[in-house]
Amino acid sequence: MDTKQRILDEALTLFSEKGYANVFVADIAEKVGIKAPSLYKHYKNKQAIFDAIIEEMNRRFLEEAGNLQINGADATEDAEIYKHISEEQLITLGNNLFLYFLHDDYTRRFRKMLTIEQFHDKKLATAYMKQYVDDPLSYQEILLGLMVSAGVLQTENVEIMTLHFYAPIYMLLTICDREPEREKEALIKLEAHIRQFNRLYARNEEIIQDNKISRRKKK
Amino acid sequence: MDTKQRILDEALTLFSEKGYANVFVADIAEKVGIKAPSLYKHYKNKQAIFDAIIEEMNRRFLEEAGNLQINGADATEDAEIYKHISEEQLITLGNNLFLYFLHDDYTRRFRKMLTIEQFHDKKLATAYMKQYVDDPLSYQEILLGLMVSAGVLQTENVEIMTLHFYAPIYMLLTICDREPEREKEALIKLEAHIRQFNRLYARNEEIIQDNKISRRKKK
DNA sequence: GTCTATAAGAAGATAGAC
DNA sequence: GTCTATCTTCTTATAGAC
Repeated sequence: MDTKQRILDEALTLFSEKGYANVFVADIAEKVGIKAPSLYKHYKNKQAIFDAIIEEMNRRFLEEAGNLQINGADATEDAEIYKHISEEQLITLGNNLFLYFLHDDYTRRFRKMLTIEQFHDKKLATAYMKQYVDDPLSYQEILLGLMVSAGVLQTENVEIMTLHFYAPIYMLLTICDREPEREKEALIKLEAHIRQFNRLYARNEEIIQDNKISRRKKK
Repeated sequence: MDTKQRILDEALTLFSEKGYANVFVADIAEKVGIKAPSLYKHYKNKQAIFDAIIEEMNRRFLEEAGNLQINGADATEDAEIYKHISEEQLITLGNNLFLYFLHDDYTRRFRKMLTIEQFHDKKLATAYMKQYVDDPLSYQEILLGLMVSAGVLQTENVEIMTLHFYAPIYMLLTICDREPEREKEALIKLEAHIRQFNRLYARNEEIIQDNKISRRKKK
């Protein structure tokens, strides 16, 4: 990786940990292994480093959105798949989403930085909302909508169903960002959440059957 | 309000808007209507102002937790009430919780400040989690648990049911904190969420009846 | 492109009069 | 308790040699 890119990378790490104002140009330079003045050969000033990070973020988000659109379009064509989706596959979907957001290094640092800096600049708040709230909801609404069309799930309001699927995942994510030692607890709750979600929204006949089975077990 | 308290109040407002590092002692002084050096007669330094805010926050949170315990205990005694709770009352419960968190001035500023500063100090992250995640979940688990005991709601896992009730509220709250212009949209979704929650978790016989009714309507 | 030396300025904090 | 004047320190950024 060239110096110009390494500066962005180290700066993102530091900004995500301490916030823009608490990171000094000398800190970034030290991490890169150069002295502060050398850094000005690559970027005009500290703000330009921050702007470059945001620009790169926007570029990556656009790419990702493009991929999702493609997947979404594909998914519409392959609707057959969603007729036979199982509870286990739904759990896998939720787990993958959760662990990607939590562990992908780039995503994680961006999210933390946006969390810290969102009140300084309205655009950052909007970017945060788009990336971690609105886009995931839109994407999942497509998937869950297909499962409704396929007769796997049942609801009169797919938008709220999607909120019921994603809001607990989002909440568990905000817990793990702040208290990483609670990840194990979060994963257990995540699975319990999705199993219960599936019971609640599975086709009615199946709910009743499930309830009868589980009641029989208890007695 | 005396000067010492006004300093805390104005400082909290500024910290919640810009973050600690971006607020200068002179800014706080100006809001209070004095010059920066005068401020040092009331607090040893800038950090002492921040610490006093956190101390006050902890005091208020403890008070509030005490009140909740009392209400929780009362609720256990008056379990009769929860046998007859209606969907409209559940909506009122959710709405009150949401609007209190969103509009109570003190709560709102604290939450924003903790959001910005949580990665600087682990204790702040923990305080945020306790106040806006763990404590609301505990309290609501008591209430919803009572409704299950009373036979109004039905579930095999009250903890996850509570997550299903609160996580969407929490998510809508984080939206409104960052994009206040979306409050109206959030309130509509909040109501739709609680109605659907009630349909999903209401006693089984009622779900089935509701579904029949709504299907009849559609045709 | 990297360095050392240094300028320029910002922000926290103190001294001492009133 | 509040003010003006000032000190001190820290941080960004530039100049200019290599």
